[in-house]
Amino acid sequence: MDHLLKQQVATSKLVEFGALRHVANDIGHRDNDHQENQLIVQGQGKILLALMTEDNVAQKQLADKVNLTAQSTAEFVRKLEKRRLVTRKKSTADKRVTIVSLTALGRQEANQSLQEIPSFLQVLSDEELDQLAGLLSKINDGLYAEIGDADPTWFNKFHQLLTSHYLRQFHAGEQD
Amino acid sequence: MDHLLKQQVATSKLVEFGALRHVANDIGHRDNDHQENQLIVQGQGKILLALMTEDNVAQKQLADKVNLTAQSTAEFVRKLEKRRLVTRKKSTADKRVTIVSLTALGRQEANQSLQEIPSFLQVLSDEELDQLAGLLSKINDGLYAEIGDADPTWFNKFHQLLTSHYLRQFHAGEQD
DNA sequence: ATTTTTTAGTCAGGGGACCTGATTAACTGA
DNA sequence: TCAGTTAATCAGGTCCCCTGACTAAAAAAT
Repeated sequence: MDHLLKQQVATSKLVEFGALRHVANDIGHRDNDHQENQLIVQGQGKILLALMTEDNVAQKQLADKVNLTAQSTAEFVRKLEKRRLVTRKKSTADKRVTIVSLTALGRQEANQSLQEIPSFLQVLSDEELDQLAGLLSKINDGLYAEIGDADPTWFNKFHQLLTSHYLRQFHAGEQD
Repeated sequence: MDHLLKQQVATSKLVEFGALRHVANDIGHRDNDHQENQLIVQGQGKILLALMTEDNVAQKQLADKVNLTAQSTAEFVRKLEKRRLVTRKKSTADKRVTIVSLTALGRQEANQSLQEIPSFLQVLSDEELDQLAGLLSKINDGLYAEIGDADPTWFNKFHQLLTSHYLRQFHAGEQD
């Protein structure tokens, strides 16, 4: 009973957080022209991240990885191509497949977007950041289990990308 | 320096969480037909929630509250009307304004969507839920400050709605 | 070796969340 | 009363995503 209440309170905070982050986000956008929504991993961004874990992939593989339809994937890849962040070329081995690759610019862009630390985390102390990371780890693990269906390898790679990305630059031995 | 690292780790967890929640969410959707995305407070849902804090409002007030343009608001209100969740009627006092009201169904729907506890919170213990709620409170407060620009009254009301909603059903005296 | 089936991708079209710009109808104030 | 604000609408556009229909190429089956 008390547990339920606590769950509900946490839920409400989460809902609130979602709403706040949303408006805070586009307040920022109104100033600076067209900056990436960091931390919103979807659409073109999702594709870009997926390519970071494995480059030169068939469009279809990409679609499977990120759990989008072939059509949506095609759309986003095309948009990324227009922005010169990826290239598309037909495979010679199998003339049906299109191979998608990151350009230098694309790689840079992706790295950069991972770099940004959302401003709202700046109110937290070291201990609080640890707490948050710990809680999110637990939640994420639960979600990984819940997913299963979707290609787990991509998410594992994604996970590694994310963590390794940050740890690479330091040589701290801490892990969870 | 160490602080930065902690921030980055937390960021990565957050990004990961976003991606996971996203796919976990639409895995659920593939089974059950068209269920609400709980906890995604935007578009029509945002309007619905806003009406919970104050009903029978002019469309313009609504737009101000939720920080959307009049046009977007009109669009969502229309969609909600088609779903029979709200009604629109011209004000007699001022013939320009359209008054939006929740229907019984709309109110029910909104309550229901607030009720749902995301499955991923079920992996957390009581203490962890408390921790999470605490952290989110702090983050949210920071975001409130960051926003400022947007109508703060709506967010206060929203905040109250959210918390009161959960606490109403019990008569526990706990607050944070 | 030819037919059938599967597979990778494309086009067309649509829905939801937003936005800017232009226009109309009604209210308000000088 | 005439000009200027205000509430709303229409038109059109972008981004994220999906379903359905279809082609071309490869793989499997006959």
